[in-house]
Amino acid sequence: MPPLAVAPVTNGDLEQARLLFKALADPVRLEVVQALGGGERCVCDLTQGLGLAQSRLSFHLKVMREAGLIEAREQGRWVYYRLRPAALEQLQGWLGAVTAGCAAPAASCCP
Amino acid sequence: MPPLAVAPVTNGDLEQARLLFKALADPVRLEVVQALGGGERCVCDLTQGLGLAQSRLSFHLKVMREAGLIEAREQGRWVYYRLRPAALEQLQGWLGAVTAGCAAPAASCCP
DNA sequence: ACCTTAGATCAACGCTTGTTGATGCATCAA
DNA sequence: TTGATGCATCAACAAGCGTTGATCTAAGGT
Repeated sequence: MPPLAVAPVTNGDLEQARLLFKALADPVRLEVVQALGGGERCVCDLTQGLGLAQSRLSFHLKVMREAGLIEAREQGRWVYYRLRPAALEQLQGWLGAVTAGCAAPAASCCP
Repeated sequence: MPPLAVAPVTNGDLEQARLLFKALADPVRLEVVQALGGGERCVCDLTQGLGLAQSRLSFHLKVMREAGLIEAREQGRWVYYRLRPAALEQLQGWLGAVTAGCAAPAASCCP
């Protein structure tokens, strides 16, 4: 087989994308993302709004933060979280690039 | 807090998106997706091209198939896999919708 | 100075996922 | 029919992930 496909992204990019996808692959985190899709929110707001135990939410926020999906802003006693549009756009871009060529006919593999 | 955000998608859609994101949250599967981004491929082709044990690849293909990310076409002895563009586009759409409103200022939560 | 509240962190447990090697089932060639 | 090949599946194990309740720190209010 010829080089499966010229990698459209570096290994680092791919790993970054993997972290972002993983950060999105959980029901709690997906709900948080939807909530943040309406704008910045503080943690206490999310806790109540989604009906989650505090440490549970905190755990998921950390996963998302470390993946670069969201970022925090501290203000006195409270912490506000918001989505990082750059991250979402990166994924959209990658998905678009992959979709672009996926309709090619099968490379005939074996005799 | 007012209803965190009017859900832009149903619960079923969200669960479907979660499965797709999960199917993308693994290094092996991400490489497979990139390979299929170049067009349809048969399993033997992917096995060699990515240097994976046969049962390992088969496991990941199953995860992706059950998530609706890829689909198979059997031809005699061989099985060809390809991406399902509809799945990729669904994710792009969801990401776009979420990105759209995420720049809203913080809803002041607590006094 | 004391008490309360927001949020992060930790340890322990249980569940889910991924890996490996073996086995099973078709398909094709001889 | 026999043998080889492509792929799916299984059982067993290992590793990673999410939940819970407890503890810790910092910021405010009194």
